[in-house]
Amino acid sequence: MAINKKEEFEKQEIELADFAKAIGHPARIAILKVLAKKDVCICGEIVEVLPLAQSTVSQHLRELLKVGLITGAVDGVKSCYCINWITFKKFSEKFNQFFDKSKTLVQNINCC
Amino acid sequence: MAINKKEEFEKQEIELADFAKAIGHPARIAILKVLAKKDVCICGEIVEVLPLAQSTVSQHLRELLKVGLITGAVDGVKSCYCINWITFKKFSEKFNQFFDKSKTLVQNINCC
DNA sequence: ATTAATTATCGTATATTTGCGATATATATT
DNA sequence: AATATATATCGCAAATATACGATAATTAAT
Repeated sequence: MAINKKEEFEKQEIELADFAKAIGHPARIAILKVLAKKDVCICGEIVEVLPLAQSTVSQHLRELLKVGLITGAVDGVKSCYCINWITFKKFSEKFNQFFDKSKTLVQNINCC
Repeated sequence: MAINKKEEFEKQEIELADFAKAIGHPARIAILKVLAKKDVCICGEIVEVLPLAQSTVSQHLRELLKVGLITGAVDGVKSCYCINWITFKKFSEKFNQFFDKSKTLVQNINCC
């Protein structure tokens, strides 16, 4: 049991879900928040503002990298990260495309 | 080890993460998609379009209910569900508020 | 009151995620 | 070359999520 049925869904659905999953953790939200605050890359300093061990933060960074929400580059002994706004926009558009009714409708016209 | 450090984060961060997590699964995206297609509640018929067992679909529905992305009501022997556009809009706004730079910036001006 | 139909919940197995310490890797400095 | 510093990776334990079958609960129809 508990075989992964992920591939049974549509590609678009999986893609959108993967994005959402990537930002579906407070630590990763916090990381993105820190990166979004500045317009330039952040080299180091990310670990310090999070209540997590260095290795754990590194793991979260890797997950954000995986879906392309951030980019990373090595600068000497430090690693620099910054938000990839392009991917971010793509996600935002995908999201709105799926659920574009949320813009116009402000009230449920349903039975429940 | 592996104690949950969720509560160490800001309330806003947790809230946003919970929303994202809720839509962070293709099955739940698919459910929302089905509900978004129609303007009225859907009573039954959700299980049929998903490649999952009835009990699993029920679990996913419960998670969407938990964060308020859908509403549910019993109608006779059937259960009706529909999207809660209000919550949906709230999530969308929260998301854009956090990362509102993604609208204006289309290119990274960073080092990486 | 029984029966049928639909959905929810429970129990359980497996998969994945989270988190840490220890260690490896890479670069800068001495 | 040796050392210091910063980050990544590995290995592991615990927590959470996923998925199902079995069963309970609820309502409609007979």
